[in-house]
This record gives sequence, C-alpha cells and structure tokens, in this order.
Amino acid sequence: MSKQRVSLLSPAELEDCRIPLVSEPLSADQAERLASSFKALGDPVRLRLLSLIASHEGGRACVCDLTDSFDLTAPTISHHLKVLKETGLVTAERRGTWVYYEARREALDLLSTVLAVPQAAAA
Amino acid sequence: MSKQRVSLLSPAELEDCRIPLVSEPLSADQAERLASSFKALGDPVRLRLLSLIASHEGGRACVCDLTDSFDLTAPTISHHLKVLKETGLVTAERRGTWVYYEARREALDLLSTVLAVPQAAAA
DNA sequence: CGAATGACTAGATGACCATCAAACTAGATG
DNA sequence: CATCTAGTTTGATGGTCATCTAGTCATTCG
Repeated sequence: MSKQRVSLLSPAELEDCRIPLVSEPLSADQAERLASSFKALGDPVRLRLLSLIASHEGGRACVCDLTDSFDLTAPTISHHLKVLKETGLVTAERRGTWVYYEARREALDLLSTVLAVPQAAAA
Repeated sequence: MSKQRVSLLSPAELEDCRIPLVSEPLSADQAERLASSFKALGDPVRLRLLSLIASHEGGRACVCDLTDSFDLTAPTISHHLKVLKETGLVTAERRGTWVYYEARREALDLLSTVLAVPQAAAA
C-alpha cells in the first residue's frame, strides 16, 4: 500500500472539522483533510455513484445496480468506489456473491456543514 | 481561452442542482457541473483561500491579505484564485492597486444543500 | 471438483494539474 | 515620463489521475 489516502472521517478527527468555513479560517490541517473529501466528490462519475448509492433504498446499493448507469468498464467503477470508500464517504460489505456499498450520511452531513452559510453571516 | 472551466453557478443552472444527492440520483449533466465545483474545493490551498476570504470581514479580502498565509509564490496563489473565480465560488473586483476577492455565498449554500442529509432520510 | 459469475488488483497510458521562474499589465506616485 | 508595487499571464516540468486490458480472487452451483 504505497499511496495513503487521507480520510478526514475517522470519528476522531470528524468533529474537529465541523465548522463552516465561512465562520473562521481553516487550519492547514483541516484543509488537508477536507480537501481530500472534496477531491473525491470532484469527479462526475463518483458524484453520480454516491448519489445512486445514497438515494437507493436503504441508502445501500449493490455494485451490479450501479454499473449499468455508466459507459465504463467494471474496473473503472471499482476504482471509483474504492476512492469513495477510502475517503470515508461510503462503506462496503460483502454478502455472498455481491458487494453492497452504503453511503455514510455523517460524512455527507459534515461536509454540508462545512459549506453551510449560517444565517447570521448571510449576505 | 482554450480551456473552458465548467461553472455550475450561473444563475440559470443554479437552481437546477439544488437537490440533495441523497434524495434522488444526479443526472450526468448535474453531476458534471457539481463535480467541477467540488474539484475546485478539492485542493487544500483553495479551500483555505476560500475560507480566508469568506471569513474575512465583509466576506471579502485583498490578495495581499491572503498570500502571507502560504509558502507559495504569487503566481500560484493567483492561479488558485482564478480557479475559484471561474468556478463561481468567488468574484473579483479591482480597487486601485488592489484586487479584492469576495465569496459567493449562494454558491456555498447551493453546494451545502446538495450534500445535506434531510432529516427524514437520516439513518 | 470444475465452471460460471461478480468484483477487484496490477500495470500501462494519455490527460490533467500544481508549482515555479520569467515576463507582463495596471495603477499610484514622484 | 520613470519607477515602484500589486497581481496576472505564459510556458515548462514533474506528479497525479481516470481509464483500459489482462489477470486474479471469491462465491455459488452443477
């Protein structure tokens, strides 16, 4: 495992970043962790994958439910799912022949909070 | 201008994306536009720049207020600001010698909404 | 066990991108 | 006008990444 993908979403560091970036400047460290999450969201395929998973019933979907929506080979889909997993945006679980991916709603909620514009600060 | 950066945040297309990705699958088109915004946020330097600008008084900051926070050359900072501008996350305005960047709160708010987890859908 | 199916890993390749040094533009000031 | 300061543009470079093909692992089923 040569490449270590930074995951901000280990419970320990999770709460440390739960501050709207409008409210106070991010530390270099917080920015590093948050950026790796946003980078994961910065690909159309991954965004759609995450949306498909999260909006699927139970917030969970099998890989076989996902591939048909794309004009991409299975390894490519697998690669993107891996990125989402390593970033902590989804979890994976094997059930017999199939692998199910589940959206981590806490992660989405955290990122949403970071981008939120508190009413008091609105233009 | 060879490279055209996709900006989702032109008012026209803005409202079209104002749907939590948890609620329903993103269209390929929506994903494309949103991804370019998240990609812009997917760099630690740009995240900090945006945070510095947005949290500065008036939600506005001069370039000279920003450069000192980084160990980077001026052209690099300028490059990142340009990306943020082209993505619609900030606007720029010249005032005499200085250039002021202002955070577009509607843009942040939109992205926050996309990532939001509606209560009814929470785990 | 052998074959089939679902999913992942490994390695290669072409495209993109963050960064810098050098050169340039714009406004202010003497 | 000459010069200084603030910021940007250009071009080059090294690194990262999305995608593919080929091969592998895991599970089920005959």
